[in-house]
Amino acid sequence: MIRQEIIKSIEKATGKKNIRLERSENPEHGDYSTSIALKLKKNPQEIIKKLLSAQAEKSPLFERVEAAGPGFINFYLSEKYILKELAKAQKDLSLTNPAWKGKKVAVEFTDPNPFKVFHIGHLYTNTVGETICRLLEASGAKVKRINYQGDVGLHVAKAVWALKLSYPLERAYATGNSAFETDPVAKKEIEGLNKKIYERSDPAVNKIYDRGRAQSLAAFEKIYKRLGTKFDFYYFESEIGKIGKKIVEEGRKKGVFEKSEGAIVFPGEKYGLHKRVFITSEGLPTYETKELGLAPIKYKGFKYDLSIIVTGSEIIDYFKVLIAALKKIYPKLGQRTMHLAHGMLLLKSGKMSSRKGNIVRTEDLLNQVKQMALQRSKNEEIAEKVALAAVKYSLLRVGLGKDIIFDAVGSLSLEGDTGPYLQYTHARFKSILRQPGVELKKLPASVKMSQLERRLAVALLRFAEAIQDAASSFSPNVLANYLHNTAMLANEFYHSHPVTQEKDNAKKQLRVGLVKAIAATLQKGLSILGIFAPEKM
RNA sequence: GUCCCUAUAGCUCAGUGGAUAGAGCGCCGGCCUCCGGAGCCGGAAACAGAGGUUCAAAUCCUCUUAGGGACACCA
Repeated sequence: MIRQEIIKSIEKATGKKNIRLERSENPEHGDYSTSIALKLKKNPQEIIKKLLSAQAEKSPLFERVEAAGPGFINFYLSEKYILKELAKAQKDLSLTNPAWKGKKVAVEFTDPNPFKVFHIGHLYTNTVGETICRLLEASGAKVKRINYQGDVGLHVAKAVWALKLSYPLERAYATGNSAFETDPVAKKEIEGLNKKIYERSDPAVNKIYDRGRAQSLAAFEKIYKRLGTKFDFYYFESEIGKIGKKIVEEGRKKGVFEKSEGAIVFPGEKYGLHKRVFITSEGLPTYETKELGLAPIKYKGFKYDLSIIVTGSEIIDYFKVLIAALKKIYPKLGQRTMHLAHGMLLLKSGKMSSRKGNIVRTEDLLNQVKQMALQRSKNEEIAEKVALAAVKYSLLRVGLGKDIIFDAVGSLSLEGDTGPYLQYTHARFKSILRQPGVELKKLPASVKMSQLERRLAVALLRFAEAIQDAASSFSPNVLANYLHNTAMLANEFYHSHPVTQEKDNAKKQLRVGLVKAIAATLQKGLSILGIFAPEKM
């Protein structure tokens, strides 16, 4: 990585560690810059002198290093070095990062509830989770994907209640839910069903339940396939609940949990959090207990160094309590567990809720965007890939902390800062490579580059840094933004630097090399975002 | 009421304490005898407010305002 090399050379020259190196926004400020001289209150010239004298004579890293502004040091990479690195990148785009190499990471995400709709909130969690997995895998980690599904609980009882009255599965939960809220008789029945389902005590109920569950899981599986996620482990609350309950009961003996008003609670207020119920006065485990029980089971299946759980931000506080409790019971697992929250997907009409009936189903959204794509491409398969790209990218380009507002489902664009723009850019550069006479024989060791060619080359070489930054901060948007910026530069290059017509052989070879690197970078970068880059579209 | 998150252009978003705050959509004006116009070039347009820390603040701290979320038997 270029950044690493520069940092090393500054560390040598200053004797300081943890140097901060910035990439320059303005080309006049070089390719990279540092304010280390300001921080150390040293004369930048001294540092520069040491830096340059340590530099290798043959193929030097820097063309020049200058002091500028109030005390910045700006680094201008040498063309020779850029060309050398560009040649390396042609062969190998490997991005392994020592921080992640060989690390085992369990990522739990998606977590839809059987019997309920797979809505765009699940889609968001799935998209983020899958990208986190791919980012870490690209960095050298061993990743296992985990899906934890709530196949017991009140929501299930509501659905089964409606299924008993022969409502179709798609409408069962909503029907049961409104009956629960408006009809006291139904409410009683549903509560009774809930217990029966936990205990599996009624064969007739079991039959309805089992069929509905299987049907629901099969429908989810179809969606995962469409989205491109394959889970390694599936866990179900019906299995984990009991284990969690046992853990809580044992924890109670150790004083981790307390009895309060008939329920068993974790006294979060002792840790600056709030009190939460882990086992209800009915003796049923809550979500907290189910998640608590899952930790050791996950570990049994995969000895992780880090366990990430991806969910929406509305349950941040639950996880604070949960992780605090986990640390009390299994300190090692608690230390290794991390909750990664993303913002909520809001419609212009407000928060999605099955009660209000303004849930957007994932399939409906994808199909609608696909229809838009079909107006341009006619090819089914491509339209599907374009639709997925548009939807996924729109979710990934935004920082994780913020809510995303979908003002109207059909408002997703296929132009501008979008997934299809990146796909298009990739396809168009691929098409250059199909032109007669376009072939990379050897990248010249030295050639005069235009300013744009230089900027583009440096941007392409920064790919590994973008992956590293995105992975270390668990921020897919860092990679998405990098790809967009690079694609913009690439398109600018496309319009001003023809390849086939270039007469000068060295220049032509440089351009072919750039074209290949653009296509490879976009293809690889998009694949980490879970987006397929077609050759033609 | 308590805790957490958010506030950047008309709209949707970028912006690891650093130099002239970047994009997309929308709006206005250009570009197809030339490798793919899902594209390119140009234009107008923004850091919620007030203090503070710092050589340097959209970024850190405090307060105010506005929006969202969570606050024990749902997840």
